[in-house]
Amino acid sequence: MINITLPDGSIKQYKKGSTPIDVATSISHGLARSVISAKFNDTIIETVTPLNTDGNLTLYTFNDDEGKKAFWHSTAHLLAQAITFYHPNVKLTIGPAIDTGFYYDIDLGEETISEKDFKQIETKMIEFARGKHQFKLREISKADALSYYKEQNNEYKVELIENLNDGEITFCDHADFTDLCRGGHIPHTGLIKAVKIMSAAGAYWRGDENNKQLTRIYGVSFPKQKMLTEYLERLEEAKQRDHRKLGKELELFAFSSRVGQGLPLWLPKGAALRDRLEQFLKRAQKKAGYEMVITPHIGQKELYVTSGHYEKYGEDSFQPIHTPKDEEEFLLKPMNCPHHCEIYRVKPYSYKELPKRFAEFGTVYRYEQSGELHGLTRVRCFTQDDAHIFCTPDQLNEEFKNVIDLVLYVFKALGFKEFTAQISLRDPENKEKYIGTDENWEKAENAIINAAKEKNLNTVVEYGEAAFYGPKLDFMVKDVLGRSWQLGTIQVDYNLPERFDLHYKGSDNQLHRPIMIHRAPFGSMERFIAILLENTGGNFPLWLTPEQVILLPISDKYQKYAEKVSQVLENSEIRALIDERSEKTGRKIRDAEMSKIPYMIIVGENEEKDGTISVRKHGEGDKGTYTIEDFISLIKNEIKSTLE
RNA sequence: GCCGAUGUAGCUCAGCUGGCUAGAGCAGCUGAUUUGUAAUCAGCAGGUCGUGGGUUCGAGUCCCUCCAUCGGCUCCA
Repeated sequence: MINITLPDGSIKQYKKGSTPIDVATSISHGLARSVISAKFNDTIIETVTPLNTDGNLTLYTFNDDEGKKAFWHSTAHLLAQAITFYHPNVKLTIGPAIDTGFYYDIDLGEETISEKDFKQIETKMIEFARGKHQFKLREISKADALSYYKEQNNEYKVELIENLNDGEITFCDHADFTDLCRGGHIPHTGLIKAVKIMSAAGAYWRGDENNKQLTRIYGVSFPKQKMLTEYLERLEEAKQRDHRKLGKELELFAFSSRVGQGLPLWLPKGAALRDRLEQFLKRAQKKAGYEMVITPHIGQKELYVTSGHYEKYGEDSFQPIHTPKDEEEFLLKPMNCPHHCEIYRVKPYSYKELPKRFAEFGTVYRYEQSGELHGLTRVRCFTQDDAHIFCTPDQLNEEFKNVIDLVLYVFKALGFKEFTAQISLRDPENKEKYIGTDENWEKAENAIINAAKEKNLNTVVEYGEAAFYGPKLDFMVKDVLGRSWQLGTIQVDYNLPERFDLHYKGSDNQLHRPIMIHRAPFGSMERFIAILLENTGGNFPLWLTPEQVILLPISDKYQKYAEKVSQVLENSEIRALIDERSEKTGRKIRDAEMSKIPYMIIVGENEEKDGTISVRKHGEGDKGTYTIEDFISLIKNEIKSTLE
């Protein structure tokens, strides 16, 4: 007998060789039917893997992330089976589960698969699924595994197997289909009731653009047809909150192919909103001891050779601007750091004057690859809410933590509750991609790790995500389709101060090297506003929104009174407009609701007589009658509470 | 940059396998209506069907080029 500990802490005895399904059956038949994956002592196992020792067992259903993973990974096998049915000569590579389903990367050779083929593949997958084929994992020797795939001329699987250890290699069989696989499957194909192939895309083998590009087929699957329908409906709803759609509808920004790809045009409402965000941050930065600076949009090529940016990105940037003078070359600035370093160099500093905090809303230009451009989140011209803090080693920790506080303050004021604090370190395998000494990198990385820990930030570590001059603490927020974007960022840099030969006079009367913190709480105005749009669905906080109040006179008899009320609101710095059309009130309300204006004020005979207003709140409905004074304090209080 | 897809009026879309002067709703304009918490009625106007080529008696529809956009990959100072 073996002792199995379940997640609730209870310990039960089972016969040696019992499977997770047996355990589930002993608890309830309902559970046995819905269990699709299991974890034994921190290892994901099959639901039919015999348990031979004491240990902790967790059972998963489709409601658990681990269950979904097994379900979707198993569906990837089914996809591979269906594709090889129609295209027997393709080469399979890998087929993992992802957050939103699964994919399979396939070398199709001369053949192609496009959207027209999806329906046929889905139908075949469901047909195979109905066969209720068990997923059976079997061990295979490295030699046998290699010869199996060499016979198929599948160099991809051969490469994968060559990197595995003999004795740890398994194949998974279901029906007459076999695939190299380490496990993590649902009991049988029959559980898969609904399948949708979402898209086909190119993907480089092993994520390296020097390798061959494979065809990646994305899909999603569910244990019930209804769940698929609901999933697709949710996806459609999410697209309604796409910042590109909302930005157009709310008249915030636009693009023009005549101006150029990735070069956003800010419309009046968008420009005003962006300005309010800048003022908000300027106030917070002033309190935190920052000083505003302004630098040119171009700089001599030499500046970027000094910083190292030219060597790293020169080829892929907007190419130098030439002047009538021979050999004179200027670059559109792709970042503000070199300019700010030069500001630091203007005069000598004593340790007593540090830290210096130079802030600038600096517009930069980067020639992003055309395929990378994406609404306002990835553009070729954007404005960073940039600042560079020059400090002594003693001040670094305190300064870094203060910046974390500033970022958290900004996120809180704008309602970003869901974010990931990502510690972006250099890739230890590819140190040549970074400048500077190991010693400085270690210091910089530890500074970030320690400060994040002291602030009790919940962090994840990503290797290879550092900037070429230093590690970063990145604040990641998801868009409407679940894609993660870097907004706020804080970076520790020992390298640029060296390259620009920056120093300060210490208490020992010697020259010392300052440390530089690069930071941008928004990241860029463009991307921040884009993600804010998607997170709020266009319902901005009251202090930020383009129009705060719209006045709806019942008929044009009450136009004068509406104008009077509007004037009073304007005097209190409340942004109001009047719907002067000769439409019915119902129509005006409908249009105001759709334009997402937070407050509607209806005025007619009753209001004019009593000197009051009728208030309606967006999304909530009639709020009753107010005096103008009470309404103003309502607005003021709401704004105050979100900004505290 | 690469793979796949899309591009018809300001917006959302229709236009079958190529065939008479390219349609609708919303928005716009004009007029009527003077309106009480999510769409008042009528009329008018609006498109070189993304661009440039080609095939054809004939192209919004088929082929190619380029441009832009969308979903991925790679990249992201």
